[in-house]
Amino acid sequence: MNTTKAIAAQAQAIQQTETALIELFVRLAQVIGLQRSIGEIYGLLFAAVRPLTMDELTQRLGISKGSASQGLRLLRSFGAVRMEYVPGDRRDHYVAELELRHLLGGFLREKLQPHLVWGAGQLNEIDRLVAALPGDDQGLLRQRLIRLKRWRTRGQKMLPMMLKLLRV
Amino acid sequence: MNTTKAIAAQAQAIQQTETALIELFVRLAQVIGLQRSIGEIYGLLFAAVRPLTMDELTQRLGISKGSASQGLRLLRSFGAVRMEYVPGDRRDHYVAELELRHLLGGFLREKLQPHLVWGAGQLNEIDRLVAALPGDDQGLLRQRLIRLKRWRTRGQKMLPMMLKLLRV
DNA sequence: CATTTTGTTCAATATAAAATGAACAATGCT
DNA sequence: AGCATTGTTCATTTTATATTGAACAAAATG
Repeated sequence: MNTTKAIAAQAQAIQQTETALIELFVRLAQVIGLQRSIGEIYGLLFAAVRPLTMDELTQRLGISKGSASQGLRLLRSFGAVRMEYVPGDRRDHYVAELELRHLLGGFLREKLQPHLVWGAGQLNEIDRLVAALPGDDQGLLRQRLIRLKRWRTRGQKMLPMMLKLLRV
Repeated sequence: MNTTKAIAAQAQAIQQTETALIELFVRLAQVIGLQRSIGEIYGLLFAAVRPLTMDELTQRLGISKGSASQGLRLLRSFGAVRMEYVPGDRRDHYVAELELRHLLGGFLREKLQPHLVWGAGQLNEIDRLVAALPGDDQGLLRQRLIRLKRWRTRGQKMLPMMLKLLRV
């Protein structure tokens, strides 16, 4: 039974699944501080059963060429998306890498790690400054710095732990 | 030797230490998606050797009463800051809770957890939608959904793990 | 090799988020 | 009670961020 009606119903089901997956990845993007458009692109690619062109992405998501181009570049740099060759078509076709670790690992590497590195340096700087403090204040601040340093250590431990959990 | 010059030098050292600590917490706020002003407030309180009033915060950070009031409310809701009674002064005085776990735990609870909960629900919804998909697509999508569900599990494990690491 | 197609870049624009400050409420003081 | 001080709220303004789209470059087509 493949009536027009049945086909329409299936098309709607596909549509709804896409929408729900896009929504999921848009929120994930939000959580890790990436643009909504990047969530949309990855979501649609994740839901797609075949490689999509940039043109299809802009059309179906209603985003501009610029957004699509930049978004895809970032996703490729993360390794979350790759280009797939399609014979007889010179346009680039994109597919999602299904392992989420690419997406999350890219985020950890590019967004989180730099801050941790900077923080370590800043703590040394603060150390130096506290040494020049008047004696009574100095004791108090030294105690607090010790706490901060414990957190630097924890942060440095947490990142590899998360990366390990992601098997990156 | 407590010449005017020496006192001025110490005042500068205090100033620099404050600035460096504020900068540190501003970046931490940035990483976890909190407003810069909240980082500034916590940073200054962390650097302060005595409780500060809201007025002192607005003055020294150059932020408005509104920002200070709202920022302090959030920090209190996280348990990252508490009010301390100062005899003979009816203004509220604030001190930083030095355990960073309050700040980070508050963030995990209020910003991250809700998304994880929503995501779990959304995955069930997607499950339902995939069941209505045409057979050939359905197999493919089911495979992908399995991956996503694995990540839900991981996410749910990671949160308690981080909370434990924070001893919250 | 002129033309079309495809993809990128970046200044301009639109959107979202945070900060402001005036109006208000609550509290303490004389 | 009347006044002064302190703290909160929220509509408006400011600032920061993301998106757009026109101009450009690169590559394929016929």
